Amino acid sequence: MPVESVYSDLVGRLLDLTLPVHIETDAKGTSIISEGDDADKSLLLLEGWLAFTKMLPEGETQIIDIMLPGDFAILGSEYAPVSACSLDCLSDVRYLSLPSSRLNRDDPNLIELRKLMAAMIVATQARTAELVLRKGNASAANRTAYALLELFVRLQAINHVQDKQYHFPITQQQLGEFVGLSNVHVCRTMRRFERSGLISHPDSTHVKLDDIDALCEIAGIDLEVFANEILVRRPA
Amino acid sequence: MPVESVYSDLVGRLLDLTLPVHIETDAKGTSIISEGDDADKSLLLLEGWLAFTKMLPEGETQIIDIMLPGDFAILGSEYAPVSACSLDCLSDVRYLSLPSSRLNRDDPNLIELRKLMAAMIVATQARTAELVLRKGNASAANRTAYALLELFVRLQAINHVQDKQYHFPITQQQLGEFVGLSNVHVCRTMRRFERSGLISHPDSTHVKLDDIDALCEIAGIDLEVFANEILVRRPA
DNA sequence: CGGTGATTTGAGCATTCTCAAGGCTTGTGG
DNA sequence: CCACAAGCCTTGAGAATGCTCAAATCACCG
Repeated sequence: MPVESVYSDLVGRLLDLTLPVHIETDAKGTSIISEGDDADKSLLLLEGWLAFTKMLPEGETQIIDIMLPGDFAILGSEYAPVSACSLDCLSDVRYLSLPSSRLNRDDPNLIELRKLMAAMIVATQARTAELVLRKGNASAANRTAYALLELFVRLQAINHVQDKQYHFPITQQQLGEFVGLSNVHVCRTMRRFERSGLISHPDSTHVKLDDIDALCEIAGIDLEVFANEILVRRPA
Repeated sequence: MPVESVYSDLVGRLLDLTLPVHIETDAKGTSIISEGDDADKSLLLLEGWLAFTKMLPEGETQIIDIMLPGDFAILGSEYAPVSACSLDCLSDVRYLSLPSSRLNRDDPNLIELRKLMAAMIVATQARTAELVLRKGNASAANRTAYALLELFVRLQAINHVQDKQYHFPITQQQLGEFVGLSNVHVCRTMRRFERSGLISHPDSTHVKLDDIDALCEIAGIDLEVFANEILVRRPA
C-alpha cells in the first residue's frame, strides 16, 4: 500500500506548495548520508525502512532510530549543518529530500506544515527517549519485546500490519544493533519467545506477534498509553 | 554569569517580539512536568541544570538528556501534546516557557528564531544519539569519560568552564542514571580516574578535567569534531 | 554532636559477551 | 538439476563486565 494515502495531509501539503520536491529512491544497503557530512535539509520517507546509525571508533555500530514510511526527520539545519548520524537503507526506499530554507518561510500553508513537522520531531524524540530508557536499565527480553512492539504500533498506524503480522526486512544482527545486544543474544531471546508461543515467523521476512499481551508485560508497557506517546496525533 | 549575555541573540529575539514571555523559577528537586502530562509548549533554559527523565515500571530511573543554560527544547506540540518525559530540576533554575502557537506565525522575526530553534533541536538529537551509541556498546569508563567531556564542551561554549573545571551539581547516583550505570560503579570508575590523575575534585560540587586528552582517548572522541556535532554553530 | 544523605570499598552473583562450530536458506554457475 | 558459496540463524561453553547487597566512612547541616 502506498503510504501517500495514509500521510496524504503532509505529503499533499508539500506537493501543493509546488516546492522543488522530487522523489528519490535508493536500494537496500545504500548509505544516504554519512556521519559528519554537511546536510542542511530534512527528509520525508515514503516507502521502506531507514536507519540512523553511529559507530564507535572500534567499529561497533549502533542504530539510533528506525524511520518507517511517513516519518519525517531533520538531518541538519543552517546553524547546525553537520549530520550526527549516518542514514542507511534497511530496505529499498523512496523519499523526499527537503532543503531547510524551503520550510521556514512566511506562507500560511507552511504554518500547518510546520505543525505536522513539529509533531513528528516530538514523536521521534519520544521514541528515542524510550530507547535510551531501555538500553540503560532493561533486560534483553524487555528490550527485544519492546522493539517488536514499537515497530508493531508504528506500522499499524500506517496500515502495514495484518493479522498481528508485519514485514520485517532486517537481520538479527541489525536488530541487535538497534536494541543494544549481540546478534547471538538476540537469537537466543527471539527463540525463547518463539518456544513460549509469543511470536512466530510465517516466513523469513515476516514476524507475527501471537501474544501481544504477554509481550507488553515483558516490555513493561501499556499499549494504548505507549501509542499515545510515540505516534503523531493526527488532526481530524 | 548570566546566560543572557551569551545567548543574547535567541533570548533577545524572543523578548523583542513582545511575546507574552515571563521568566519562571523552580528549586532543585522540583519536577516541572511529568511523563504523560499535556504540554503544548517549548522551553528555553536561562540558568541551572534540567534533566529529562523516564522511569520503568519497576522504578528504575533514566536521565535522557541534561539541559544546560541556553538550551531550548520542545516539550510537546499541537499534534503530539503528550510529554514523553518528566522534566526535573537538577539545580535551582530559571527558564522561559513558550506556547507553541506563538513560535509558528508568519512574522519575519520568527524566521530567524526558528532557524535557531531548529539548530538546537538538531544539536539535542546529536547529543541523544551519542548517548544511545554509548549505552549500547561502550564500557563504563568510556561512558563516564564521555559524559564528563560532553558537559565540559557544552559548558565551555557558554563560558561556564574555568581552568578545565566546572560546577557539577549532581550526585553520582544521578550521573549513573544518565550514563546507565549503578551509583556503585560510577563511584568505582570516577575513583579510578582520580587515582590515575585524569580528574580531580577541587570541592564537592566541582569537577576538574586534569587530563583531557586521556579522557578523550577513553571516550573515543576527537574533541573538535565532537564539538562541531553537538553544539549550535552560531551565526556570525 | 547527632542525623541524614552521599561516597567508598569488598564480595559474590548474574547477565550478557565472545569465540567457535554446525545447520539452514538462497542464489549462482556448471 | 546439482554443487557450491555466502550469509544468516542456532546452540554450546567459558569469560567478563557490571550489578546487588552490605558495611564503613565522610560531609554537611541544623
